[in-house]
Amino acid sequence: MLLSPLPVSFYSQTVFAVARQLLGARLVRALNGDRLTGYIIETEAYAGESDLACHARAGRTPRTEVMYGPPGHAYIYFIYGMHWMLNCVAEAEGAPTAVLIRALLPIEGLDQMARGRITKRPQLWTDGPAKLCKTLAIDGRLNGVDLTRPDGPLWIEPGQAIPDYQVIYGPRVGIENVPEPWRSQPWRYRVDLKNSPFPTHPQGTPAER
DNA sequence: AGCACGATTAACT
DNA sequence: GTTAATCGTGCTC
Repeated sequence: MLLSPLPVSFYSQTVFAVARQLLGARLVRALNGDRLTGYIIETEAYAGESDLACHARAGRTPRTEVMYGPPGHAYIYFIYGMHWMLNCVAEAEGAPTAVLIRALLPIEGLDQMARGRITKRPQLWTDGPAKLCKTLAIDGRLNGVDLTRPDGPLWIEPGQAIPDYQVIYGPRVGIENVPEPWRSQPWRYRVDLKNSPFPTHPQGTPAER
């Protein structure tokens, strides 16, 4: 069976629905003729100009331009002087919302992912938003790419359905200086790996974060 | 033009 | 638990 990328209609939902339903989907990075893929296990929703944790709080700028564009494109930004972060633009064109991809379970392309980090467990290569970008060779050159195209460098396919009882909700992380109520909104979504549909991992489950 | 800080990570004590 | 690394962005002067 040939899996098609998730369509624009998927990303056109509310940013919260997109963040929730991306859990269990499969992120695909086409690189050097190989597929580097992983199940998405953690996301966060960033809800536009009124959300003071969202970059779009600054309005339409060169940096946030992609978020104002059509849904289903990648918003990739540089932070802390060294890290790249991957987001999926959601909702209608003109609505600057996006979903941060925070963690993956690696599936395909482990050999290529392993370059320079051979001694660690694969799960630890993609258990943070900056780590997964580095592992899948995702950087600013991919900012704005259409995630609904199967012939591009990056897309997302359907994967494992994650029922509600396997989802952990909580506040977004790394936004301690953002005022309430935004700081505490439960807009982080994570698969509870203790009750997950994924194959048992021989090395055990990663630490909760 | 200058400055404070950030949707993080790894390497410390 | 604490902190350095490192630079683009947006805000103030």
